[in-house]
Amino acid sequence: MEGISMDKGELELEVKRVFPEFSKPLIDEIVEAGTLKSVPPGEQIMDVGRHINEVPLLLKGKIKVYRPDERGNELFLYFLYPGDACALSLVCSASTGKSNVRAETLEECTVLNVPVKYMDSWMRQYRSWYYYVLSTYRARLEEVLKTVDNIAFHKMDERLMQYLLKNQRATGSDQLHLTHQDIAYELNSSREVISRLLKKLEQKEWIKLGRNSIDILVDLKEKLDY
Amino acid sequence: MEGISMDKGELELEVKRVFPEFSKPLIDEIVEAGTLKSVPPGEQIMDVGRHINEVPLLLKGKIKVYRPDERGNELFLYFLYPGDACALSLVCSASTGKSNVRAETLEECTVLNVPVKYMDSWMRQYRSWYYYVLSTYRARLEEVLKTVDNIAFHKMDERLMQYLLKNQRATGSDQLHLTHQDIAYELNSSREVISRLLKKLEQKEWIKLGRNSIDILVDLKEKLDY
DNA sequence: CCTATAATGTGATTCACATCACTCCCAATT
DNA sequence: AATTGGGAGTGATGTGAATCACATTATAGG
Repeated sequence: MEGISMDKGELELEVKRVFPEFSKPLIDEIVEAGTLKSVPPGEQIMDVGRHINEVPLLLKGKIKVYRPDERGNELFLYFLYPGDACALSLVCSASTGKSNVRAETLEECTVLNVPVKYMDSWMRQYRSWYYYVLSTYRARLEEVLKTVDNIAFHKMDERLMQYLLKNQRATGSDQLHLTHQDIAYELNSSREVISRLLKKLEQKEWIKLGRNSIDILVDLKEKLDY
Repeated sequence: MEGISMDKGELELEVKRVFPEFSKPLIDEIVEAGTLKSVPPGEQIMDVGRHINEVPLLLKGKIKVYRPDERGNELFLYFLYPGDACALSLVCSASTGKSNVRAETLEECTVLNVPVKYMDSWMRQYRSWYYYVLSTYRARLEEVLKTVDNIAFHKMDERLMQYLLKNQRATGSDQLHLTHQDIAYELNSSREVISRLLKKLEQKEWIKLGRNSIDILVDLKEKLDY
């Protein structure tokens, strides 16, 4: 992680662009209190049990949030995009101060770190911050519940399609650069199973497989329809 | 659902007893704004997609919160006890206003319903309410994440033991009055599977099975140790 | 006391996945 | 051009769990 220099006015515009719902005085405070950081891809910016003393607002890049277990398995939960904050930090900071998930940058990310000490007063002072925090939190919980649904009620083929869909949206591209092994880790499955299921999807001509790449040919969302 | 009559002073004491972290002025407001209700067992007090216009504070009884899917399956998430509020209501009311879980009373419950319109100002005005809401929310999310862990990383026998443990704590008794079918529903499994697994636990002499009852003979928590 | 019904026990079968043990293929390096 | 290593394909086999089809209890109500 390293600092970036950016003109205050420039930063203000950037924050306003990415977080359009924030009020002017709130943005001023954020710009004043925050530290701008650039984080290279593959960096762990949050871990289970780690103390949270800064809340990261994501300006650029993509972050993967997942849940690890004791034996090194990991389970993908959701992505964070520009305009998202690590919602858990927001609430954790107010109670135990510990994280319960792990987060990792997937690209070069620009984050604006705000010390947690401001949280309390901002919540009281800025209505737009208050609503942002609550609705962010709600959205994350909704995603986690969807994950629960997926694991509990759906089979691996459906979960795989959901995963491809999320990645399609995450990258904004129909060509995904993932190995079968990558996917297997995230869905807590095994490479062979994922390979076979992908093959089935290819046979249906919904996707096209290549080395290190998966081309999505149709609207997978339609094929899932539930 | 029907109203109960209770003397204001009496109610105040009761709220103070169950929610000891609340400040005096907050309790006064709660008592003033809330409507006391008695809910018989088996009542649905919250459903997916239903609009939330009151936040229920649980004074007495036990509530089961679970996640249903499109095909009528349901998955147990957690219990609510006296001193809990439906945490989701708290946040949902501030954003979409819709619930994403279903909740059902398990016993005769006494709840104090507070209109959501007070939420915003209380959050700003009462520090004890603010912390209560956030820590409640965090605790719920933690439970949901544990559920995710359980489903994703653990086999049915372990999940069953976790479930028995939770029920043991929920009832405060070593004798659980549950049918195998009940358990199967909640774990999204089938009766036969649960029966067989319970039998295994009985063979290990960790539990004793009876008709409509399961006696827990040992500390299941120890047996799980993870 | 005698059913009717709910609760439980059990075997057989099927299915989804995990795991193992390979082979094949491609691309970058030497 | 030959080597090597990571990615991918594939069959055989094992296992947890769902499902089906019954057989057994046990208990509340007539």
